Amino acid sequence: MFYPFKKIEKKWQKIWQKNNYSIWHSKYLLGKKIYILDMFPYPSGEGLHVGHVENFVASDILARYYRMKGFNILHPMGWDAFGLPAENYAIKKNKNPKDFVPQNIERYKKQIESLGLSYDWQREINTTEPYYYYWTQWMFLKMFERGLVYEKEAPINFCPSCKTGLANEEVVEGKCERCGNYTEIKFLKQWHIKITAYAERLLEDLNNLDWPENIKEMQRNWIGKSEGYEIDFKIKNSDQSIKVFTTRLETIFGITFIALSPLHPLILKIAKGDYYLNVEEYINHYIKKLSKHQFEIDFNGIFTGAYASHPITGESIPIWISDYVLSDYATGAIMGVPAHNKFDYKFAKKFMIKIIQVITPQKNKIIEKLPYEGDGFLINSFDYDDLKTEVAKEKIFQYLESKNLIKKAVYYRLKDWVFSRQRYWGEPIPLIRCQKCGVVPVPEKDLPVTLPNVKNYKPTLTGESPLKNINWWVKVKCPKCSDWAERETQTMPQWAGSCWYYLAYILKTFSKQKNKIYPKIIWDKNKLNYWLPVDIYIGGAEHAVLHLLYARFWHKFLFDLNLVSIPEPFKKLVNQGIILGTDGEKMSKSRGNVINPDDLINKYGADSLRIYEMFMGPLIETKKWDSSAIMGPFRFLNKIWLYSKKNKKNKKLKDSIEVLKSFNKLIKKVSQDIENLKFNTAISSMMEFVNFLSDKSISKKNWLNFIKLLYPFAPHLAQEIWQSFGKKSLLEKEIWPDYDNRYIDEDNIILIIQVNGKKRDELVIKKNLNFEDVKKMILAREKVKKFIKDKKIKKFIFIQDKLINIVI
RNA sequence: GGGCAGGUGGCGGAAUUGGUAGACGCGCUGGGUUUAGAACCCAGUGCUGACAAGGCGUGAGGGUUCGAAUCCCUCCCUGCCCACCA
Repeated sequence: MFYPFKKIEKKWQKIWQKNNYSIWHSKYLLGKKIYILDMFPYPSGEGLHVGHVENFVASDILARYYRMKGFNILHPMGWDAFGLPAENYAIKKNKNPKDFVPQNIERYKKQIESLGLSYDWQREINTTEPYYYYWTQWMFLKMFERGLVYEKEAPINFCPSCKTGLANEEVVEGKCERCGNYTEIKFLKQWHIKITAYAERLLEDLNNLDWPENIKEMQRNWIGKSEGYEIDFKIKNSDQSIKVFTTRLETIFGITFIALSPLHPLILKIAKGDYYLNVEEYINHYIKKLSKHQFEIDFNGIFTGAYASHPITGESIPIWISDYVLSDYATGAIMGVPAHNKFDYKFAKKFMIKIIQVITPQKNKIIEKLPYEGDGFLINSFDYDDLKTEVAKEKIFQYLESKNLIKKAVYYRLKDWVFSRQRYWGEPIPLIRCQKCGVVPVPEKDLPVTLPNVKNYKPTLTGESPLKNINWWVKVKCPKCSDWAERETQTMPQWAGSCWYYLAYILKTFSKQKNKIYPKIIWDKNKLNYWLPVDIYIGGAEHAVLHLLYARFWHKFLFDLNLVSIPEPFKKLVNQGIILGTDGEKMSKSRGNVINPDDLINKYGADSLRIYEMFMGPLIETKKWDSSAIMGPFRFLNKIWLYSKKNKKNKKLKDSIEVLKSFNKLIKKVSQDIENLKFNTAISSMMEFVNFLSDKSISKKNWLNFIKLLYPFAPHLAQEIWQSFGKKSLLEKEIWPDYDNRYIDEDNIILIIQVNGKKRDELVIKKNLNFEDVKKMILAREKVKKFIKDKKIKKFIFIQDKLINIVI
C-alpha cells in the first residue's frame, strides 16, 4: 500500500496556513537575515506549470533549511497582474480583468498551497491594487520631477486590418498574431524614461554581482558601450559639416566614402542639383518601407552629389545615403572604410566604390582577402606608415585634436525606455495635460490615479488608449490653473510594477479603518536597511535583460533619492533551467506536451513531485521531463514511511559506529548540498542512506534527526512522521542537526592500487601509513604480483592515504 | 557572424586543487509473491569476451602526464542569447 499522502498533505497544509511568518520575523529581528525571493508570477488563466514548481520548491527548500539554521527569513509571494494576457482574455470573454485576475490569483494560491510552500502570506502583494500602484505612480512622478521623463514620437505596431495597436508580443515575424496581415508602424507621442543616463552605472556595477556570467554578459551587450571618436567632416562648397562616429580612427586613410542614415537631418540640405529629386524619392521610399514593417537591410543607397573633405589629406570624399546606417545610433553617419569593415565592404562592392587597404596584419604583408578587421600595422597612410594600430590611433587623434576636428566620444546601444502603452490594463500615468500649463503632474495628495471601471477595453482604431473614451475620467481640473484639462490616458508598461515589488514585500503593513483591515505600504528605511539586498533571487532566464535591467535602474534611481541605502537590489541571481516536455521540446499548449502539476500531486502527492523536480538534475540545467521517473522519489518516500512504522518499536538508544559514521556524513553532505543549491545530490545521498538502513536499525533519536534532513524536501511527510513519534512541535521551529567530526574522520581508508595508472586492486589500510610500509603490503598481494610478473618496476607514485601507482 | 553554456550507459544524471568512471533514480532482464494485474521483494544491468582472465570505453583526433571525463591544441555537434552598433 502507498502511504496516505493525500490525508497527510491536507492536514499539514491546513495547520501551516495558520503559521504567521511575520511574527516569526519580528521575533528574530536582531538575528541574521536571509531574503529569499522568487520572480513573482503573472497569474494567467493557465495555472502553475512545472517550471514554476521547480522555481518555488527550490526556494522553499532554502527557506525551510535556513529557518532551521536559525536565520530570519523573508520569503514572500505576490502577483504581477497588470498586462496584456489578462486584457486579451477580457476582450475575448467580455469580462473585466478586475474580476477575473483575482480569480486567477485564488487558483494560483490554491496550487501553491497544495505544494506545501512556506510563503509569508501577510506580505502578499498585487501590482494591480491601488495601495500598490500608488507608489508606482509616485516613483514615476519623482522621475518626472528629476527630468528623467520626456515625451517623444516613437513607433508602435499597428495592424491595419484589425485597426488596432499591438504590443511587440503580438507581432510575429512582422505579422499580426490574430489575423496574419503585415503590421505597420505608426508614430505616436510617447513617454520615455532616460535609462540611458544610468548606462555607465548599470554596466559598472555588474562587476560586483554574484550573478551567472552569461546573464551579466547579456546585460553588457544590451547596454553595448562603445568608446571611440567623433570626427568632423567639412562638406565642400558648404558651411555644413558631418559628425561621424568611429572606433577605428587608425583606418582614416582608408576612407573612400561617407554614408548617412536616410533619416539624417542634413541630407536635403546638402543634396546637389540633379541628385536632389532622386534623394528625396529614396528617402520617401525608405520611410514607407519602414512603416510597413517589411524592411530588410539590403545595402541599398544613393549618392547625394555632395563631397566632404578628408580632415587630413583634404581629398574629396563622396557622401552617400544608405539603409545600413542606423539613424538612432551614434551620429547617424559613418566613415566608409571598405577594406576594414565588412559592411562598408559590401556596400562599396555593390556601388563600385574604391577600396584602399591601410592596415596589414604583419609588416610588408598585403592581405588578398579583404575586409581585414583585425589589428596590425599601417600602410598607405603617409607619415603614419608602419606604426602599430594602437600607436597610430593616438597620434592621429592628437593631430586632429590640434585642428579642433575631433573629440573622444562614448555611445551606448541601450535606448531610452518607452514607458507608455495604449492599453487599458495598466497603471495610469499620473499626468494631466492642460491647454494653458502644458503637462502637469498629478499632486501627491491625489494619488493614486485609479484605473476606472470600463465596459470597453478594446484598443482603439487610432492606436490611442481605450481610456480616452471615458469622458468622466479624462476630464479633470488642472492642478495649477483649475481650468478644465485632460488626464494622460496612456498606461505604464507591464515592467513598471515589477521594478520595485521586492521592496513592497518589506514595506507592506496593514491599517485599520472602520473595523476593516486594509493593506498599506509605508516607506520605512529601517526595514529596508535590515532586509536588503535580496540575498538570493530565483527565476527564469527569460528576464535576463528587460526585467532585471529595468529593476536595477529603478533601484538606482531610488538610491539616488536616498530612499534605499544600497545601489544594487539583487546580490545573487539563479536561473532555474527550462523543463522540456517528454519529447525534448519546449512545453507548449500547441505541442500538447504540457505536464500539469495538479495531476501529479493527485497521483503521487506534493512531496513526491517536489523531490522529483529537484532530483531531475542541477537546478540551473535544462532538463527533460520523464513521467515514469517520478516513481523513484515516490518509492523513496514510501520506504521512509514504512521504515518509520518499524522504527517506532525500536528500543535501541545507541547506534552502531557504522550507522553513526554514515549518518554524520549524510548531515554534512545534505547541508553543504543545500547551501550550494545541489538538491539532486542531496536527495540521492538520502536515498543511499535509506537503502543502507534497510537491513539495519537506527535509534529513534537519529531517525528523527534524519527526518529533519528530509523536512525541507518533503515537509508534509516529515512533519507527519515527526508527530507520529509523539513530537508536538512544528519542524519549522526545530534546529537543524549538527554533524560530529569524530565520525567523519575515518581511521581506515581505501587505498587504490594502480599498475601503470590502471586500477588493479584496492586495500583497506590504516591512515597515515608511510610509503615503505605500504609498498611492502601491496607487493605481497597476489593480484599485484600477477600484474607485475617479471617486469621491472621503474618507480612508485605514492599519494598518502589515497593511492599507489606502480610504474613498470 | 559574435558571445555564453554544454556533449558521460537505453534515459535523467554522479564524479574536477588530474587519482576507483557510471553514485542515485528511471527503464530493462531473470526470479519470488499474486487467480491475473498493479504494488512489493531478491538478483543482474557500460560495451566486448564464454559464466572467466582480460580488452575497450566520457562527441572525434592529437598532446602533456606515472595517471586525463577533468589540463592544452585542432575539429565536429547541440542549446541559449545577441546580431547592420560604425
